[in-house]
Amino acid sequence: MTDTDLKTRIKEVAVDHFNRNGYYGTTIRNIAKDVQCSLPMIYYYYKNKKDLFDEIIKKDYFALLKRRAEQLHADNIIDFYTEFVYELNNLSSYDRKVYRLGIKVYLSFDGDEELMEIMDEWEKTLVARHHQLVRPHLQGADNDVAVVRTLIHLLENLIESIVVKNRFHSEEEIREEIAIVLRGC
Amino acid sequence: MTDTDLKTRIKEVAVDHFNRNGYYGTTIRNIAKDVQCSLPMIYYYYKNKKDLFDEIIKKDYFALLKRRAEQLHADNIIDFYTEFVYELNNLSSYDRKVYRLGIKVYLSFDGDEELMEIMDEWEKTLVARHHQLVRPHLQGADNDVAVVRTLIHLLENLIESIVVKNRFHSEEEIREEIAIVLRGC
DNA sequence: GTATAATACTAACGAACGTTAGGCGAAGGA
DNA sequence: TCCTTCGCCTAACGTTCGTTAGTATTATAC
Repeated sequence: MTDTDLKTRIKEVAVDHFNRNGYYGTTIRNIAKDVQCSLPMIYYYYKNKKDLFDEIIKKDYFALLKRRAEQLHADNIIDFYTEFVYELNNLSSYDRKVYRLGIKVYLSFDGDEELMEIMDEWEKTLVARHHQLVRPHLQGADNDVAVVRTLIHLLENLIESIVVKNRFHSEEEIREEIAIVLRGC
Repeated sequence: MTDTDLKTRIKEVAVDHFNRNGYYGTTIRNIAKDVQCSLPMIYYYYKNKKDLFDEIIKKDYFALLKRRAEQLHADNIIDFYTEFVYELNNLSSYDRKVYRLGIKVYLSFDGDEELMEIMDEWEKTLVARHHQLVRPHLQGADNDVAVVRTLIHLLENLIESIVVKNRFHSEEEIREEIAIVLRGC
């Protein structure tokens, strides 16, 4: 096993533990036990516990968000959002845990102020992007701002249901709900 | 200060700490410090840490949900849900923290399996109640099941935004969004 | 072959944790 | 008046925590 291999395995186990027990409920000892390595090896690859947690959010979580944003390619707006949500069902086990941990931090249920601020910044750019995407399809509607707001609320809750509560939603279900909000299109 | 007074103060501080730092991040010592009482006093009123946490969820959280469900009285369906969500802005500081902690458990970000099961039971009765309330107003619609589902997703996310993320939503904002989903009414 | 760096370990540090033993003073009924 | 109960405390129990000092093993470079 190479060094990077062990470093990756440590992070995989850490994501699992942080998810299950939170930052304070996770111990370096338990991570080491599950990785089947000695305790100081974790300090060999990561400065400390906080550094390990932060790297998961700052690197892996945002890399996942960016990767997902890039691989979209539907031209119809309802198809676009349907695919965006439905593809969450096919997330790898690791990605799903990273996503879940990210949402936990986004809701300030874990992590610190610094991470929260990064999340807020991302959210702002995301809301702006949704407006750009949807509003051209809602020309003439007097409540277009409210529609985008409603859509974002729906999307957030669908994402949470799949990623956090681990529930399955079929493609038709998702499309139906998005179509209800975007009925004007 | 009477005995019940101290017991209440302990729980108030505990709610605050559990909210801010989670179950494992909260220590009996820090609670005692904020309450300005000695450490064993907490064991005088509560069996142990888990007992204190469980009582907040089992008693206070569900009492809050029931209280909110009872005091509703709008006859128009859109007014009804608008009021239901908007009134969250006027929650007392303590109730808001209890609600937030409840949502944290509901999303299995804290607490244990037992509490989660109680939450799941409540959710089932809630979903059934929403169907009963909304479907009479959607007679003839072929997608009534999807509309109720969409409405629940919207409500959940609005509640989360107010209670968890501590954001303000005006009555008009809320009414606008609910009306978009219930456009058929 | 020998020095250097990277990878891994055992063992321990001090601090903080949940919890409890045991005692103190005031209040109230006998 | 004595004795029990209640509300409250100081002090400590044993355990676990994050973290590090110090050392062994291996691979690479010269």
